[in-house]
Amino acid sequence: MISQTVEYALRAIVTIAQHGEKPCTAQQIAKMTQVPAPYLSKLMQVLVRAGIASSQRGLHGGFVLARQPTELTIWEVIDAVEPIKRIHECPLGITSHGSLLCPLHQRLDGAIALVEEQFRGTTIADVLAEPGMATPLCQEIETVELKTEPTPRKRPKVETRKQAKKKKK
Amino acid sequence: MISQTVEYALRAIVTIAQHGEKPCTAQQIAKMTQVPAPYLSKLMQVLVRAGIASSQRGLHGGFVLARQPTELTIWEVIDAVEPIKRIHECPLGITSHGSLLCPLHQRLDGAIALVEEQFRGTTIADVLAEPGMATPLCQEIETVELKTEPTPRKRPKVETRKQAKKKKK
DNA sequence: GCTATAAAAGATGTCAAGGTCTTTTTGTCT
DNA sequence: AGACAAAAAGACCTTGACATCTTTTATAGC
Repeated sequence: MISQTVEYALRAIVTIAQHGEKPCTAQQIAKMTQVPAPYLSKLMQVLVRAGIASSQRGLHGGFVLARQPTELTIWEVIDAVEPIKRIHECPLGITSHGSLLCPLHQRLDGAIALVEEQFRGTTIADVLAEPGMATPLCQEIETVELKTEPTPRKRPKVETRKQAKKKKK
Repeated sequence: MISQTVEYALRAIVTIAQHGEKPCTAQQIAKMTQVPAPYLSKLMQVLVRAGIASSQRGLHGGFVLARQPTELTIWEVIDAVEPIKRIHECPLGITSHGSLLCPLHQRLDGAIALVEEQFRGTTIADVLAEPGMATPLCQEIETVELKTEPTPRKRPKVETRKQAKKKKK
C-alpha cells in the first residue's frame, strides 16, 4: 500500500532530519537507509524541487531539511513523491447523481481520508521524538560513520588505479 | 493508493451482488463496470479461486457471489486480488530492537491498520444497502440490458461471414 | 586558478502490473 | 448427438515504477 519510493523518501527525510544542520551526502543517506544510491539521488532531487530538502554541491555539501521538522508532515513528503489521490468524483464517469459518490466509492474514499488525516497529523519531529523508543529507522545513528573513508589500516601492495577502483565496488 | 485491479474487483463483486442469484456473464459485468472485458475475465478467475465468486459455464452461465453479501467484506475482496500488507517487522532488517517497529514504521503501519479496520468492517451488503443513496457504482442497474443481443431492426444485405464477424467488433 | 567533491541531469535498462488475444474446456438447450 | 454459449487457460503485448550508469555543473579548500 505504501510504495517503495515513498518508503525510501521517508527514510531519507528522517535521516537528514536526524542530522540537523550537518549535510549528508547522497552516498551516506543511501547507506544509512539501505536505498540504492543512484535511485536515492534521483529521489532527493524530487524532494529538493518540492522544497522539502535543500542541497549544497561541492565539498562538504549534501542534503539538509529545508524546513523545521515540526513544520513538515509525513503527508507532505508523500505528496511530493507520489501523491495519494482522494476520490472526488465517480471513477465511472456517471454524472447522473451530480458529484455525489456512490456507496462503494464513499467507503473507499473514507479509508483514504483516514490515511490522509493520520499522515497530515504526523510531523517529522513526531517521528524523531517518539518518547522512550528506539531511534527512528530502527538503527542507531552512530552505526554509520560520517567520515567518507576511514583511514585504511594496511596499505595494500602496489596496484593499478583500475584495480583499486574495482575493489571499491 | 487503491490499485486499478482492486477497483475493478470491487466493482465486479458489487455488480454481481446486485444481481443476486441471477448469473452475470463476464461480458455483462465488463460492460456495467466499464472494465476491459478480457482483463475482467482474468480477475473473475482469481475471485472464483479465492472462493468469493462462483462460476457456471455454458448457456445461462456466468458469475454469482459465492457467499451472502452480509458475510463478505471489502477487505476479503482486496485480500484476494492484491493483499494489503501490514508492516510487522523492520523493513531495514535491523533486529537490534527485537520485533519492535521504529517510530516511522509504527506510524506507517498505524495508517495501514486504520484502513484494514475500515475495510474489515464493511460488508458488500453495507455497500448495497446504503440508505437513501444512489445505487451503488453510480449508475442505475437498469442501464444495462441483460439480453445478449437486441433483435436487429434491419436485416443487412447479403454479406459474407467474414464481413459479419468484422462488424461485430 | 586548480583539484577534489558532490549534486544535477539525462540516457538507458529491467521487471511486474495492467491489458489483449486465441484456444480449450465445460455446460445447456434443442 | 449437435450447436451454441460461456468460463478457463495460456501466450502475448504495453506501460510505468524502480533502478543504474555516465556526463555535466557547482562549490569548497588549497
